[in-house]
Amino acid sequence: MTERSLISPPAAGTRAQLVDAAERVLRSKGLARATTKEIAREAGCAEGTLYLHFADKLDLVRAVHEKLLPAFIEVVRHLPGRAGTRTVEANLTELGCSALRLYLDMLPVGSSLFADPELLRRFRARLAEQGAGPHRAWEPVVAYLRAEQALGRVAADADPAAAALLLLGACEQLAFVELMTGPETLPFRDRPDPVAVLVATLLAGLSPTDPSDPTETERRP
Amino acid sequence: MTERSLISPPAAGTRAQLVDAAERVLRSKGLARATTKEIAREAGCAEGTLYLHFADKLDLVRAVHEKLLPAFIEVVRHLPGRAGTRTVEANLTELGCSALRLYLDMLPVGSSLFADPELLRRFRARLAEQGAGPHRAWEPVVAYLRAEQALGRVAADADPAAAALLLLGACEQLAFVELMTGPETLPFRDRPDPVAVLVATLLAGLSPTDPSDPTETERRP
Amino acid sequence: MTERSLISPPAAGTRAQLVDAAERVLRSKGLARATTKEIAREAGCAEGTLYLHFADKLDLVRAVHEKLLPAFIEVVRHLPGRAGTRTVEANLTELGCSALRLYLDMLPVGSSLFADPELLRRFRARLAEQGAGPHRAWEPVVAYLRAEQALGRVAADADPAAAALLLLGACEQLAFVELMTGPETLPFRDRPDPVAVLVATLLAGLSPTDPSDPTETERRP
Amino acid sequence: MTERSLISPPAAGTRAQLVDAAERVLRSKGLARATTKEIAREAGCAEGTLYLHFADKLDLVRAVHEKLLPAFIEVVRHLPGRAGTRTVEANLTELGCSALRLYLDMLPVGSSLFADPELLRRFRARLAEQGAGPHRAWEPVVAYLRAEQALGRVAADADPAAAALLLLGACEQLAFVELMTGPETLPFRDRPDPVAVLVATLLAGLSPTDPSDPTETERRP
DNA sequence: GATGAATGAGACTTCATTCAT
DNA sequence: GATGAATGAAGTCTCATTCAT
Repeated sequence: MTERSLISPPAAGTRAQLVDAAERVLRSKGLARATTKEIAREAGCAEGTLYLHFADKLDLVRAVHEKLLPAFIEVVRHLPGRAGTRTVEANLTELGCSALRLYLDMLPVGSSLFADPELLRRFRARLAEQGAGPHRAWEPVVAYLRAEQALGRVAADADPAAAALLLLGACEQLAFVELMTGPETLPFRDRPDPVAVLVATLLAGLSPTDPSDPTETERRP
Repeated sequence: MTERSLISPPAAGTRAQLVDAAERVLRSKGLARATTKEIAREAGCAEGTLYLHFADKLDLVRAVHEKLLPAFIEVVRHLPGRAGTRTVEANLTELGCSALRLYLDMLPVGSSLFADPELLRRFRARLAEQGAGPHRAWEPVVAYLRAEQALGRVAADADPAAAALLLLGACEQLAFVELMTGPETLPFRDRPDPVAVLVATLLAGLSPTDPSDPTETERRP
Repeated sequence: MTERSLISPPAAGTRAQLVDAAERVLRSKGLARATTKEIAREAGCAEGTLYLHFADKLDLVRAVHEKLLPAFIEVVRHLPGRAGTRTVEANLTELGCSALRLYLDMLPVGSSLFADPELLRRFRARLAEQGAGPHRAWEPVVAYLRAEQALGRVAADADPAAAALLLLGACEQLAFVELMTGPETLPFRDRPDPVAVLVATLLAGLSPTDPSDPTETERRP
Repeated sequence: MTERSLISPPAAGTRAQLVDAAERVLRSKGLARATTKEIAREAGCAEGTLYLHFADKLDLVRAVHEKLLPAFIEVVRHLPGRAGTRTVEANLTELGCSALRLYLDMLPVGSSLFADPELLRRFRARLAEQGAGPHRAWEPVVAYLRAEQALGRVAADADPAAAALLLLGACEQLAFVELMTGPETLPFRDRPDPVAVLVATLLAGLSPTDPSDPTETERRP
């Protein structure tokens, strides 16, 4: 491993290399088959080195999970600035597509949180002490929708948080199902652009719009 | 084990007992800590007995996963018959609430699919040979929405599959996030009834109604 | 297993079927992989049945070994009667070929005696109480050679037991080596008839004949 | 294990210690009862250490078998140099005695090859890739006999390979039978020096030497 | 006598972790 | 800080044996 420094700069820091390696192994092998030996090999360092940077294997895995939320936030970061540009539909579709891609990437890693309660416990403890949480990823979406509401491009009485949850949740489930059934069997994704359909449906709503329909007056009493 | 038959009926069948025991252990301990020893103890049989009924531990876990989809289907089974009764909102809210409860129960177990690629591989193979798939759970929802469309209680041009995905996906994400952040920190569920808000948002849609329409200003006072 | 009696007669006796089955499994799988489950299946009976006829698995294996010596004796049984017929060389070559065939068959089974000291211990105890032993197989060979000595076709001062040991031992080693190196790599057996060469060498001896003896120069033209 | 280095030198290398320990256990307990736990204890290391040096238990056993052939070769190594010294009889008797001792030692270990076909398969594969084989042990014997032939101390027309096989085979069978029947019951070895009798018989041959014997002229037409 | 589901001791093996270098 | 051989607890799985039917 001495020659490694001649090839790729060790400047990245062994710790970061370990986290990256762990993420790769977690993604390809799953938590159950992610061994310290393989993570170390992937990181290009010795197995013992892992314990200079992390208390134990679970702490390394937790560090991987901590990188997930920022990645999500990155996707929605520029969204509020988009308010008023293009169309709401285009902006939300782009968001949905990015989210779908991200979910496909991260569900395999994120799911491992539930494969070990101790891992989940530590992850929650860390969230708590950082005041972080998944809503961090929603905030920009909510902010964007509020901005569009101010611009009149989104119904003023719509609930931005619920809308974000509907869109992102649908994308997550799309990813979840694709991962579960395999890339061949796509129960919904055989549409030209599934995300576009989701966005269109969310924008239009399900309620029949005919104002002359008498049942409509009691729609929401 | 002679007395066992005096206490609990062995009628359930050792195999079913093992699947049930595995589900309980999987839920409480996670895949990473679900040992054959504990599963056998929970099932009230010897460890070796497990291997009379399943090829290996992973096959038992797969059998647990196979029980999950039917449970989902059970929830939506009676939904199509509800078309035309009560209100669409009430029906969808009830569906969402049931789904949310189910997701909270099953995500910890279902997620373990991604903790081991071999487990996922076998699960997919099984789905393939059964012709099953997660769309089975959507079908009744889609059927319900179509029925409501026929009754004019849902917009004729709405996409039922997309709508189902939006609602169920949001519920899944609600569950996912609650499980991740812990029961105390609910980023969205501090609302009186989060599911109701989701349904309302989905029904109304995000698009602003024609501002020239005067009735619109009072739609939701 | 009820129908089995309709197909093959159970008359053979379950016990004998078990011994035969054990021998087949021992030969194909080796002691290390000869499980009671497979032996029972091969014998066409239930696993538990084995214990009605044998104290334990090792006793069944011992019974297999007890069948081996008789098989050897069968080969040499008619040998003494051959004295004076054909040529000594022909008779010994036929013996050697039969022995070689037998060793190839039985070494894999016989060797397993040494894979478990307890098995060997029981086998010896059984030999002792029967007064049997491997010399039983030599006796007819020795008797034959003695008869040939009486006929003047074998040197009077040759040691029949040593001669038997030399011939049978060489055949055993031939078999041993062939089994070890595989059927392709035959270090000695590439000769047209290895056994014939062995017999010829044994008959002629290694000592140079007296060079002053003129008849000697033509011994083998 | 810190103190171990104070007692016995670790210089031997853990791998070699494991092979030696495995050989001892194999010899005393047989393959069927040679557990990794006991081998590790015998080697003075942890059970897991075994798997740092060998793929699995069978690979360790194979390594033991690989030590056997060299040991044989060691015995015959100096034989060719003996040509012309002492008497052929003395040299062959010494060879036979060494071989007998070695066979008594190694048959229990070597036989285990046949107790597991997988073990045999791997052993053969290894032989093949090394170009080795049991003939390696015969070569020096054959070379010795050829040298003696050149010196006129062994019949020029004798087959050296057959002669080696006859002598070594007889010694092997002597060992085999002694191991089978136990140290008390020696069917042939009750002679003062069984190996000497074998050598004498091999040297003299079985053919009657009386040239005046008319039957003799047709011995090998 | 026959069955075969159940048993459970114990086998082989893995892998997170340590520590002398 | 880095290493990696060694550790040993704990895991999965096998299989000879039993026993109620």
